[in-house]
Amino acid sequence: MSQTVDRALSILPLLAEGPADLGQVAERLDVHKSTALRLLRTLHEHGLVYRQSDQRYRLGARLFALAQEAVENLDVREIAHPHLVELNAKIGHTVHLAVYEENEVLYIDKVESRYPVRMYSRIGKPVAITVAAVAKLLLADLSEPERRAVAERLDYPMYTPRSTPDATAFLKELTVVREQGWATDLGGHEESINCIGAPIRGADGRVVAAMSVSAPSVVVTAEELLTLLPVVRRTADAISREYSGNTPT
Amino acid sequence: MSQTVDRALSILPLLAEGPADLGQVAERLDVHKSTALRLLRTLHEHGLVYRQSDQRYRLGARLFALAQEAVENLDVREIAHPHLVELNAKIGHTVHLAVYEENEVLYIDKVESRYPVRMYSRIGKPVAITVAAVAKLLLADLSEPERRAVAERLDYPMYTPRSTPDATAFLKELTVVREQGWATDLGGHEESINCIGAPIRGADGRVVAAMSVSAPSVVVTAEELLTLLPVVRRTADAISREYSGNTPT
DNA sequence: ATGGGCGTTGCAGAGGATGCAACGGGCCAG
DNA sequence: CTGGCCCGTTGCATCCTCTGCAACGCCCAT
Repeated sequence: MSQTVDRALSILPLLAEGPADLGQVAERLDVHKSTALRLLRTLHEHGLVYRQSDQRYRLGARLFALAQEAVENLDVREIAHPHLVELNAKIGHTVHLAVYEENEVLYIDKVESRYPVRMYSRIGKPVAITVAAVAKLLLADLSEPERRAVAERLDYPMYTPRSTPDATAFLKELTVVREQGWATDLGGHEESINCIGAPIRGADGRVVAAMSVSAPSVVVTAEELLTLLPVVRRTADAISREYSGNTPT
Repeated sequence: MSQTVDRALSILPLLAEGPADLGQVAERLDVHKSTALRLLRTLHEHGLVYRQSDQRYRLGARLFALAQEAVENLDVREIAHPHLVELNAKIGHTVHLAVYEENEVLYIDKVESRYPVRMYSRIGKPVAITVAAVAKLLLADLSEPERRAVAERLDYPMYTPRSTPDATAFLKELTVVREQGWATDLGGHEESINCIGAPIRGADGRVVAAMSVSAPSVVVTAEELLTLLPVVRRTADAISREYSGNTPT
């Protein structure tokens, strides 16, 4: 809608690919160098881009702070976190929390027991939307036409032979998930990883987030993982209750 | 430099404080509602702001993805990480990695052994720049006039009685750190937490990052922590060597 | 019903963004 | 050492695009 801002913001994903110099930015934006320079300067003033010692630009530090504060405004996460930690302590597997936003499903929290992984390897990263249990849960709650629209728009990469192959299969899966109130991902993303997930609902019954438990099949079989379903659902329900209760702040 | 972009970007920190509606944004920017609307729309198209169900705007999900990719471009972090993990395995305490950028010092990695903390509670967050060991290390490497300029500009919150009280004390501390090549924070941020840190240098000898080890004083006394200094410095030096060696890629 | 609040749209005018051309500094090769 | 090249930077005139206004429509509360 606003050309200048649009151009400026287009620089960010561009720099996300890696550092670039003025000429490269100008070329990619298809504008004159002097224009690119002014845009970059403005971004720089706001800390969104940083000029490294070789004069090339890369994404800046303020982005962290903003992403940070963005996540802190998500009150679901705040309420859910202690529950996730508790569940993790109980069953030992990795626990994820995810939300749906603007055609993307993304993890907003993760609790991992075994070893301290670099958490940012997942947090904030869009999930494999066609196969992840949390994605199925979040999309299943959309209205039928919305589900259809999203399903048609997606790609269906075959991460493994058990990945969701196409829109038809995906929509069918969403219907199942919608009715049973929980979801699985049995080796659909990575051959040896299974997940089970449950939805977190707001006071109006709509799904506001989804949580999942993941475990490698070498540790627990899919059947064993499914025995955890009750406790996972109980946790999700507890979060739902607390979230609904707190809503009228 | 570019008014339109400048205004648009000013919306982000504003929304970081919490969700806001169109009128509030327009007022804070001191522009007409229609102008604010167009700016918000553009930000929205780029996923930087999200319009929640009550029509108010808040920071959007794409910010995660960007911050995510930003951190992945920091090659110091990549090189340092395995070393930090190794050190953590050896001594068991929390290990931090931080860089200086645009008048801010911020953590870009953290390895915590005991329990899986919410990593993003620290990663990306600006550190207590007047007291943290890593901050001292990074600032100590600036030129004298730069140090002075930064020191004057800072606030000196007294987190504890042992916090750095003012610019004079801070500059003196920086001189010490600069000469000895390592730094401490003994209860300067939180009464019961001590840290020791060492600098990571690039091929040109300049400090590109700093690492630190933190431990609660109830577990190890400050004196005991200081006995770890050699191994911390060795780790930092190992990272420096690898970083310098890899630089001519 | 009716008024107020809020978001939205179309438009004309003006202010700002754009691209051009020229400058300057660093770097490499001759 | 010197020339030339590349890249970032600056000032400026032109034109585009952003801006603020006013009017509309919608929803909610009175």
